[in-house]
Amino acid sequence: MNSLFKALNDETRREIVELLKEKDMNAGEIAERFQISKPSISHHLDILKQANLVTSEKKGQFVEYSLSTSILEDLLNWILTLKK
Amino acid sequence: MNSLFKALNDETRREIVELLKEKDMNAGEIAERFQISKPSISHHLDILKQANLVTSEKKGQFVEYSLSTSILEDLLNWILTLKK
DNA sequence: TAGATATTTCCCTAAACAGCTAAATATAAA
DNA sequence: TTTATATTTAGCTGTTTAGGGAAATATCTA
Repeated sequence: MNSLFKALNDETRREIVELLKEKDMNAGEIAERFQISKPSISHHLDILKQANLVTSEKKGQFVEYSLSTSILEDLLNWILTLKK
Repeated sequence: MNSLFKALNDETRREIVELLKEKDMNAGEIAERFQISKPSISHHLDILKQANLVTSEKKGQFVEYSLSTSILEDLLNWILTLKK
């Protein structure tokens, strides 16, 4: 859960996740949406991957990123137990 | 949402929340459960308060903390929209 | 093969953060 | 009113983190 909370504890990463909810995007397309350098976006994507919130697939010279929501099941359950 | 994710992005604070799920506790009782100094626990409690995850009430010389789960509704909804 | 494009890795900086001790504040009890 | 107890505030320190630019890597195209 640590890496998941860490990944979500950043506005830019949460916005990336929301973008990927709409459609898969490659790293460059994602970076275009922010006024942040590509290396920084690449680092954010890596943190999201470590949390299993996104997956990536190389497509030629591009790297396509997809949202993966299965890990959110754990988070959902954790929250629900708090609400009893 | 920022302060909420920030509050949850720490193992100690998540454990405090889980403790308070069982019963209300004062600051000293909470601190006893951890091998961390009281001032540090006090700071964690403050961050949880800022996120509206806990409330506090002065009872004589003690300060009793309670879990407040209403803010989790927002988090739950955010997660659910990601899962579509 | 050489040049262009896409992405990541490396290394740096400034800010945020978790932890500590000591001191301040507030209430209770002697 | 003095002393003890509970909690917070203030100030310090080492670590983590988000951001940037430059360079490395990988693929594509001429």
